[in-house]
Amino acid sequence: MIVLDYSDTRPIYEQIVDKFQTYILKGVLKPDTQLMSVRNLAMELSINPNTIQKAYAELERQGFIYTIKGRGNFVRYDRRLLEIKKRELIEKIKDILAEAEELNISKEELLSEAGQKATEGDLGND
Amino acid sequence: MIVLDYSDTRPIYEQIVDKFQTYILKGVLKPDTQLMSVRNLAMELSINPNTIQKAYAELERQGFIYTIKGRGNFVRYDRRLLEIKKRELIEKIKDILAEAEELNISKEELLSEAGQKATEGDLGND
Amino acid sequence: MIVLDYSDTRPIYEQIVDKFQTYILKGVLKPDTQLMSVRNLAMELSINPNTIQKAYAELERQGFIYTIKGRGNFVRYDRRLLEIKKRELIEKIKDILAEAEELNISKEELLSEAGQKATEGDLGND
Amino acid sequence: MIVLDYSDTRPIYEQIVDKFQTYILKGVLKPDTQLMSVRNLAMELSINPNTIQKAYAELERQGFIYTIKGRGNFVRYDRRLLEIKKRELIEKIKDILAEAEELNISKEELLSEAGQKATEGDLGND
DNA sequence: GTGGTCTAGACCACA
DNA sequence: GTGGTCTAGACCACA
Repeated sequence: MIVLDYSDTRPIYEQIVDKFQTYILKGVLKPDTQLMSVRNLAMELSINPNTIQKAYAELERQGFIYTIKGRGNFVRYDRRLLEIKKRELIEKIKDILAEAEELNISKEELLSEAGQKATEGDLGND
Repeated sequence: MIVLDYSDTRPIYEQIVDKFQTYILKGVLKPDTQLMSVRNLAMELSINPNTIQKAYAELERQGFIYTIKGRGNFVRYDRRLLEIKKRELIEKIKDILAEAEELNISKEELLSEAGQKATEGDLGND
Repeated sequence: MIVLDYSDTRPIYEQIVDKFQTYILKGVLKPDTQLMSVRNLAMELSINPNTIQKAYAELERQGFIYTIKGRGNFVRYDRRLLEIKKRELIEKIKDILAEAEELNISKEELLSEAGQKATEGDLGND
Repeated sequence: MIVLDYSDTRPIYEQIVDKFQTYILKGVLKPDTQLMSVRNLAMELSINPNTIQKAYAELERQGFIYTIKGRGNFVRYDRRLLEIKKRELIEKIKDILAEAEELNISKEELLSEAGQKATEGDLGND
């Protein structure tokens, strides 16, 4: 379910946070489902438990999961999370457009090229 | 001309690289203009010369400047650099759109909201 | 495994880069093998960790290794690297031949003399 | 007659040494011809006189020119210089072949590819 | 433990 | 003066 990409420059814990965010937002992980324990997931991914711990802590901070001491971590689905995520994505695009504008790159051209390619399905992740 | 943001999580040398990239791409720094010397810029920014050295080395590697030992660093403007930058921005937007798609967020809505806000000018932080 | 030559005019970090390139291309270092840590190699060679850091960063940039923060550096073998190296060697020979041509030195004679001697095995310094 | 290439990574004085070596070996500069004065050549090339000084000193050390104090620098052509140059070029090729051998790159293939391309006249200098 | 950044300061080649 | 390398050592994020 979780596959790490070591050629990705992002830290491992961040990749894990991202994966869980997506699964929760998409509904693949249903509300109140229990997540794998820190120890088990660490073993499965062959990484340091501290890394999973850090990822779960971050997910809890963001409101994606809740922790019950001694029992484990559970999905806390909240419709507002999707809205927040959407806002984030919009902000990111705005930042990119602002940068383009500063370099006198046509915003329309940029968006149309990005949109076209995106639709064609070659949305590679570097 | 260069202002460091210590609250920025990015390393100092990277901020410097970014600033010069922008100035060169925008044409604020004309081709063959000499950059401030490593030592002088370090003094002006109150940071260590090694940090400037690292930034300049990176800029040279990326083709934004050329270095003549014993003389200094000079702007090497190359139209292709702007094209490369544009490609990068497009890729970034594509990645964001891909993420949106995975979460079933409407691409059109995303782009229109980002575009509108961007036009209204409430973008820049930095 | 790595021996520094202080009489060599090339910088230390470059010698280290070269050695690793060769070991990786020859297959002495297998893909996904972990390299010695920055600190340990620095201690073994009695040089500063920053110098190893610089060498490893360059190797990563060139695609010979990949780095996982907090874990270490690993060999990323890629058949294309050998092809690139071959191209480089060919280019160097071409440059030499061009220089010979300009001085009206017979190319054939040059190559045959170089080839003979090379076969006789009186080549290696280093 | 002398054109500096700032995109060349070699130091300026070395480029100058190379140019003079070639002109002298080719006979473009005849024996006992006087070279431009340090000061004049420096002005013509818009570089520091120290640089010309260093280049001339190196040429004298190698036996390509001789200096008469108060009068100037003069070409000292010596047939043996061409032979020495040839030896140098052979040594360089031998080193490259040795490197190729270590990487199990076929020497014959390398030489034939370098030779072919060289003959076709696309002997670019990087 | 492991890599990445940064400082303070020295020394060298080159111009 | 100008860039390039290197040391000694600190501090941080990540695993």
